[in-house]
Amino acid sequence: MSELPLRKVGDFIFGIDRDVNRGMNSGALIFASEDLVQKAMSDGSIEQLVNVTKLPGIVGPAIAMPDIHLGYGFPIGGVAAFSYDDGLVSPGGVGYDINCGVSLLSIPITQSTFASKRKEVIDALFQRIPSGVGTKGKLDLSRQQLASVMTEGINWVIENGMGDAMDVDHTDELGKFGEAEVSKVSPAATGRGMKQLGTLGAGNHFVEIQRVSRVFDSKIASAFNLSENNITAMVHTGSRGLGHQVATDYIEKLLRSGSNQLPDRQLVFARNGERLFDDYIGAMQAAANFAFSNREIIIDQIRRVFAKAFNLEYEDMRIVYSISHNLARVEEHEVEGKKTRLIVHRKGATRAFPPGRKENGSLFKLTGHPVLVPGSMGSDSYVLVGEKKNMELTFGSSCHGAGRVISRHKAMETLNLSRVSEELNEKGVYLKTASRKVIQEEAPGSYKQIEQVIRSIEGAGISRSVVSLSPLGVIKG
DNA sequence: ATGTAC
Repeated sequence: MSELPLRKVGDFIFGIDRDVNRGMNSGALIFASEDLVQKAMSDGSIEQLVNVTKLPGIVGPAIAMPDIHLGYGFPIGGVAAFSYDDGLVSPGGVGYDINCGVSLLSIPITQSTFASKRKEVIDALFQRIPSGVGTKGKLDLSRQQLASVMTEGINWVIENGMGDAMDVDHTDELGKFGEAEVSKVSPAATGRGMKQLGTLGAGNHFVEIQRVSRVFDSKIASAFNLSENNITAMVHTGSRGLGHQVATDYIEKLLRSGSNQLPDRQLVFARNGERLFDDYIGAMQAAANFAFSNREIIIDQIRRVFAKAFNLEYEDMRIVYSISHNLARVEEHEVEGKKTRLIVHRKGATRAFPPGRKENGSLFKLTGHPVLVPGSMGSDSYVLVGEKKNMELTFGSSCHGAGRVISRHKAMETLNLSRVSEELNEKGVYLKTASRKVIQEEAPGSYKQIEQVIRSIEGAGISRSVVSLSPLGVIKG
């Protein structure tokens, strides 16, 4: 491919114009600093973004967030909207970890109280929350129970004593997609899910205990139940083997059906009107409900550990929000002055609806809902809130994390295990991992600097910071 | 990300 004609179109905004000679059906927009856009140009992810513009039925530009990097077909850190009526859904635009996302719990103790029991609490979390590749959970559900989880989402978890009724309003989509179709999930996927509910997984998935280190907007911070030096717990995980199997199953089915003309076979899709379109959406929503429930159960374990260690009431530990960053969703957006139904694919990108959107939980209709952005291991995380402007610019989306800069393989080759461990120790972060290699693979040096990502997002006017969170301890697969 | 390979 000849060099892509990137041009600056605004502060922290770059564009690639539609070029029919390249087969593009729309342009592309990249929200990033000069430095981050150069990183994206060199790793091949912008080329992936341009491939997405070649798909039929795309509406508006293909969008890249500053944390963009290479993914399966679609880049991670990308947003692409398609017409609902004559558009498509693509499993690669959702990702293998369906409804991967982040939950944040506010715990009403201060840093100094936590410090006295830090090691004991982190060790207890590591002991109670199964972590690592292929790990089984303690629940071991029947097929019938798993079907309820996939249909009812966190409502099932709460009814079974592992959550608080108030959590529903603080979970994206109220913790349940209504068109989940259990019958569209294969027996192989179901079998993996039965053993894995309530498990963390591996790679970049984690539970982190943090303190609120800086408050940028005290009014919204207090509405979100966050104040300086108060303790938070952040969970990053998704739909585990179940979602992975759903993605594998449908990508395979779509490739076998083989009717699409594709710029890259990893972009394989189903058009609205085809059987696999409805089947995939039903299965994706079932996996999404599993992922919401998985995070809710891990939050329950965290609440139990803290209730015991600090003599707290379960209900005093409030979920700030539980957000999704790997989904395709049917939403209404204004397109050229007309309300239009779209399927918005966000892969490694979060929804960040500003105040006023009906989808937001009741509190968040006033404030906009929280955008949870974890930094790399050992660096700060951020809570942001969507700005009105992002409805026009990004279909109401924001970034999802720091974004990798070097591959897992390269991290193992170039980073030194003991040096990374020492650096985390010096920063005052207590780390427990199920495997050793994850320390290098997920080292801060494998990722972009979160501050650069946040500066880009704020500079482009998509979202603004509410608080930063600094890590005190972390458990990982 | 993932019972890290069909």
